[in-house]
Amino acid sequence: MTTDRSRPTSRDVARAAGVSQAAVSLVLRDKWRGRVSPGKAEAVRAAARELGYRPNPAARSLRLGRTRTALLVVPALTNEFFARLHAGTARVAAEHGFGVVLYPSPEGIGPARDPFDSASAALDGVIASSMASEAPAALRADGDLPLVMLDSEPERTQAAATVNLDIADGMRQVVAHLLDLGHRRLAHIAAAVDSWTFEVRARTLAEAVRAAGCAPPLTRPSALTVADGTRAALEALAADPRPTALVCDDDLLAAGACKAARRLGLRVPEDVSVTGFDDLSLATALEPELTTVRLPAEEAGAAGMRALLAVLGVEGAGDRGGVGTGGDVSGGPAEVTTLPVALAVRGSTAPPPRTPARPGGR
Amino acid sequence: MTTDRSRPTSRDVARAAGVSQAAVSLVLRDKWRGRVSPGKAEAVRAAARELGYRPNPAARSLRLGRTRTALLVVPALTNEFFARLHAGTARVAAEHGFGVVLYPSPEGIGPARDPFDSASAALDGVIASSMASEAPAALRADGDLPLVMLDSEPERTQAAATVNLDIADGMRQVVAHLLDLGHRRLAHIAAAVDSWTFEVRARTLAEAVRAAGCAPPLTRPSALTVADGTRAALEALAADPRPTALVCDDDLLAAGACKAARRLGLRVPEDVSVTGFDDLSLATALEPELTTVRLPAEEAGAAGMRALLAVLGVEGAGDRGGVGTGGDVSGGPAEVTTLPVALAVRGSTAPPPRTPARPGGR
DNA sequence: CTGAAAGCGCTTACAG
DNA sequence: CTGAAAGCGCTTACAG
Repeated sequence: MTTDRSRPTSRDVARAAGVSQAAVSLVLRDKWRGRVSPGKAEAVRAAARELGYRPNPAARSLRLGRTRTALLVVPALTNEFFARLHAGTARVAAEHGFGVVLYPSPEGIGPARDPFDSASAALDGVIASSMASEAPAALRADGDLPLVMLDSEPERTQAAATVNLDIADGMRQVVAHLLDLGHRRLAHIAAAVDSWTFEVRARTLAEAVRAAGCAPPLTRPSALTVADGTRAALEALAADPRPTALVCDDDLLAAGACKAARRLGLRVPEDVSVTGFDDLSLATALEPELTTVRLPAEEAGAAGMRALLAVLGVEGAGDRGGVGTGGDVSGGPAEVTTLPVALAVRGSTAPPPRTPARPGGR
Repeated sequence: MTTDRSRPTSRDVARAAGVSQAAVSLVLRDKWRGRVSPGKAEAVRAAARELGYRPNPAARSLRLGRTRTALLVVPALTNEFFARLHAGTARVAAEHGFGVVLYPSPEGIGPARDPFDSASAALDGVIASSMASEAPAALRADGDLPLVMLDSEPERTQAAATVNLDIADGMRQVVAHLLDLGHRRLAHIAAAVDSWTFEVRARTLAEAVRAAGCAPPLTRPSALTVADGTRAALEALAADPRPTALVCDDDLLAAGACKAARRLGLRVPEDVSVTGFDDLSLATALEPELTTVRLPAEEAGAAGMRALLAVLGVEGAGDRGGVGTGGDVSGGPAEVTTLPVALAVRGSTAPPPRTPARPGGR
């Protein structure tokens, strides 16, 4: 009855069910009501099941002009934050039959050089996270694909939607926590990365400290590695008077700050407090465990994919409270979703020492 | 001249260059020598460049029956080891115009339930890493796609190729290092994960210890988290006589072991040595830094993708020393590549204490 | 309610 | 060396 070759096609299913190829498509896409008799519909489903039929995605893409594939652009996947982001994105995508292709952008983003490097051209949309300030412009080179930005400047909006984490609130919680403990001399171990998310951290820290009437924080930029965080923290701790708390842009930097403190014979948190950002698994692997801001990375990825699906008009996506607004994005400013964050208070923060020891110099 | 609609097609390029559509394809696929005159070839290239032509991948896939997409199946991408593996895979894939789709398999692997959940059906091959012993069988459900296994039992071979890390050698190096330092009572904090890679670690540790004439290692299984590693290590350190070294299957577990030791008032490495496996960034974020086995995850991913490309007969792939063996895999046992690993000796190991303190009990 | 046809954009035999 | 045609498998108007 069936030729035993490779994958069955809709033609094979049609033959097995005794219907036309068109009927197979209508039934399996659930568009058959009033167009195919219930009996034939059931026959199609049975035949499809028995043959193990799965539609050829290439053929469908060609016909529909859509690929059910989204591109996720992140700075680096080896960072656990982005791995979590991806997990959320991929989960929601899978729920809607979408695939996610990753583009870890080491530095610049541009169109493919060779015209045949086009595996990535088969896209319905792009989700980009934590990009450098001017990166979105480059992303537009990829045609007129719908773009959703994550953790990025909301104004700079070629994006159809933006999903942000409440970074500013997180930083304010860090500062409030440290001020509550009695700290007055904060230093900032700042990620030396040109992106909106780190700009916000720096600006918010400075504002919050100023609002409290304290001296501006000593700032030391650092690459996003433990080793460079250690170096930057060593410099910060060499200042006179020495800061009593190191506010770090990231848990990796906080780990480096802890190493720096111990290298100078200072105890964390008794002699110096350290805070992180992200709440990676690293935060609770360290000792003492890090006081840090938990960022809901997976939720952000999921929300970003939902926003993209809504822009694409994919059914069942973007339902917020039952108000069917799928695809309603033409005109008007792009919508911005901001996810709340929470401070996780752990062992790396404590009141400042009563009589701070003076550093060796001068 | 050109209609200003969406993307240009090969037809548009043909019109602009004054040639047939077929000539465009031949030129851009570099199969034109002796079939198209050099002048026309150049005209095609110029027109393609000017129009920004990029071939439609869906059309190409439909025609060729191949998609230039590989599936990477890993247990969890939030583990840095697999993130690195992915980076290597994606890099090599991109060099050959391939895309990589990720399948983080929380548990089981099976065919899509719904026939229209078929985004993942557009695949040329599968790379699966560190699977449970019986998982490959399930993978075959996906049709007759070429399969490359990473970090997996080489015998169980439905796989066209296997790329392994020399896990056994790594474990032997750990044991030799600890024996050299004078340790005789080792405990094993073992990952409670049913996979070949952890079986090998357990077996090799037991063998190496026996070969040295020591008592069999006390073994405590643990989930692959810092918290559970702490619990397991607390149990191991409660034994009498107490082990002087904790051999951990993973850096996360080693971090947990360090926390357990300190919770008991024991210093690492003075009172107890701890070793890890993987050399994640966590290994040098901790203090003391972990002695651990560096696994070349990115290289493994890259080698796996190269092996898959060779099986697929993709030109330029799989060149090993210039012997063009691409695609030469029919018959014979699947080939196994084993990548060397290296012990990174750092601060978490030292000679055992002279007079080991007895634990409280009894 | 059902069937036959067109066409998405590409690549590859096949005639000239 | 060049051109016209077939066909990959699907979905969607369009006639009956």
